[in-house]
Amino acid sequence: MTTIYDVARVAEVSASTVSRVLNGHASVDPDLAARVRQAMLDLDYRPNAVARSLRRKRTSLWAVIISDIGNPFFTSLVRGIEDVAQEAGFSVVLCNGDEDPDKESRYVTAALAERMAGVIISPSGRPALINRLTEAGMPVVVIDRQPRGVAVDTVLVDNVHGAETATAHLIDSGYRRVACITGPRRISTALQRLRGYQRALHTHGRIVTEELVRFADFREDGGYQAMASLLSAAEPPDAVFVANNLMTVGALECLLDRAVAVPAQCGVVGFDDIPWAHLVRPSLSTVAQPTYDLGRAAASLLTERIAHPAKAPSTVTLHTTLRIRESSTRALLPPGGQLPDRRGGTEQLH
Amino acid sequence: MTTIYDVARVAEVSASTVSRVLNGHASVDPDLAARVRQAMLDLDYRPNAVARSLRRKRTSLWAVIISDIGNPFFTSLVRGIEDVAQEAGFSVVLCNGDEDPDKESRYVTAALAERMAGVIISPSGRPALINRLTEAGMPVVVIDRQPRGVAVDTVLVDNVHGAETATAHLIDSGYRRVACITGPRRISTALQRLRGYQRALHTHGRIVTEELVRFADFREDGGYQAMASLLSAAEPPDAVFVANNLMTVGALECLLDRAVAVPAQCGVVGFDDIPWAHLVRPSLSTVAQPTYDLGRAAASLLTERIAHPAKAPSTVTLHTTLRIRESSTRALLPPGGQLPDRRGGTEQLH
DNA sequence: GCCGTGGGAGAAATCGAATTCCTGCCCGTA
DNA sequence: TACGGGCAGGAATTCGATTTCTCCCACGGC
Repeated sequence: MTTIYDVARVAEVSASTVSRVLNGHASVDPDLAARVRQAMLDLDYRPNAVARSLRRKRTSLWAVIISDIGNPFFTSLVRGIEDVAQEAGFSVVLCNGDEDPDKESRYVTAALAERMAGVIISPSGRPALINRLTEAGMPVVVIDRQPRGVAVDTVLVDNVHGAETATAHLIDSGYRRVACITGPRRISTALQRLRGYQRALHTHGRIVTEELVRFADFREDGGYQAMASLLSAAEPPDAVFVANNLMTVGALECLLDRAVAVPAQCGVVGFDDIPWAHLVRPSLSTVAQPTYDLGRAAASLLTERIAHPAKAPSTVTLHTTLRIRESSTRALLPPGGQLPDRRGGTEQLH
Repeated sequence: MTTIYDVARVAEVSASTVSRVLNGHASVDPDLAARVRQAMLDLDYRPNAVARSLRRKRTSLWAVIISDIGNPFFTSLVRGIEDVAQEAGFSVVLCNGDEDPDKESRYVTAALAERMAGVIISPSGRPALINRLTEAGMPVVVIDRQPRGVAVDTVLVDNVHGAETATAHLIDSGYRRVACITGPRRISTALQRLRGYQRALHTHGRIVTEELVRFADFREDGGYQAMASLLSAAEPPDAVFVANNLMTVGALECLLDRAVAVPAQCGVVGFDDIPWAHLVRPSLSTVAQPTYDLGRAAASLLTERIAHPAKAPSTVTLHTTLRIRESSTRALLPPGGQLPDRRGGTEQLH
């Protein structure tokens, strides 16, 4: 591997000068600079990022620790992050936390050990992890989930409002007993979406009862089980709001298996869009999140934090969009109602 | 940040001794070792991986450069890689090449500059990238796609055979004009799957004609366009074999939009499974790849390559499985046929 | 003409851990 | 007791780039 000294020798200058040319610092005689650049080309010189990082005490890598790469929610999120990162001169590496606190912890350890420039994380575990990062002085942005008792930059969506809108839409479509399948109690998103559901019921004068609520695990299987449990209750629901995409898939499967017609016998709205929502029969109504912009927002916060480590942490909240498709509209529409579009879905506020 | 010298001072030993304890080299007096370990705990010492990498001339990170994180194909692939990597003491970072040669090239540059321990890549671009890696002495494993003219460890599936089986299944189901939508000519996978399709037609005494073949871009949109083009031909097909999952989704959409009944009017089999294949109406027949095992195989090759850099490169080929669901079975079954299962699908060899 | 100033370039220190080399000690044997 | 072998542990060097410090030379003002 050629080093900066090899370049210096060939260009007949000192290593310091090569470094200055490399980084555009101070002024270097144009003549020398040209010689240095030529030598770099001749030798196919690639600066050793490890040595540079050691000296500068920071790398140009961001770690993005996401809770499940299988969840399409993260796809365009990552793209948003990458686009901003590239403009700011950083590279993004993804770490797959996999909803496993141990795995997540290992990646946090790696990010610290490798002295990465910053971390964007959607934490599945305890807030202790976030503390480990912030206490070590690592710039951190939390995404998707609200950490409890930690002052840190955060990017969220209006979970309460999105869930409320979705539930209200089900009620407006004429469903009587609207149930809710939400995620684990320890995850803020699960609780906020539940609260939105409850608020909509309350506003519309419906009874809010725990009989219609199930806490599952944000995975497909959990959604299936929860739906099965709801269906076998004494008084089963005729609609369900499901608090994330994978569980919605599970719930739909369960409904299919039990031959419960959607949307005739049971209306369904899910939180989080899925790429094939419009291919599924019936096409799926969802609360879509602005995933790409979430990524961009998180990345912007991180660049800010890196530039100004002492700045007070801030929280950015983005808006969701209700996409009405077939799964939430009864065959018999209420007066004045109109058939929803199969593909895009009417956008009903945010 | 506490350094090895801080630990040495607190434990009242030299930095070398701390280093030896840290890495389990040579023999250290158990008494001293205990003191060192205690000091590490007291100071919450975390070795600086950057400094270590500089000295050792290698990191403990693997870069996994995949062509599209949005493609569910890669999800369990990554999990397979991670599981093996962890056993071998490496951490995995994902880079999203995004089917964009420039982006891919930037990540290759980053992997080289950061002196990562190895790279697993599914290349979307030219083989020159792979050469840049191997020439720099970087251990590399290519996955999913066969690079031309480069001797490198590779993990593939039996694309020809999988495509042949899928096409044969369509013919056996009674379809007369079976078309094929495949990917870009520059990608080996696209050509091999096309060849399998052609071979099946040939074996069954069907005419092999270019009128029934479309080259698209492996994306949803391309699949949609290709299907539209096939349907508007003078003699449209009554079945189609689609060479990857995203294009299959596009083709299905097109069929839905044109109100072509699947499987009655047009049978469909796609290469690559999709997680919601059984939720889509009609449920989708696919050629499933052993993605998790592909990941494990690639990771094993990489550990081997790192341990023995001079070893001759090898290619591992894994087998695909045809999962028959509804989209490839006519309502009127051939004599002796049986209704396919909605969920799993009959496994018909590999 | 002399001294101060500033710009440009080289020498050397630095980052933190690993590793090489060397010293000193202990023990066994002649 | 003297010598040699073996081992434990410390000092110094190394990895490659950055950065500070220092030096030298040219130019301008008095």
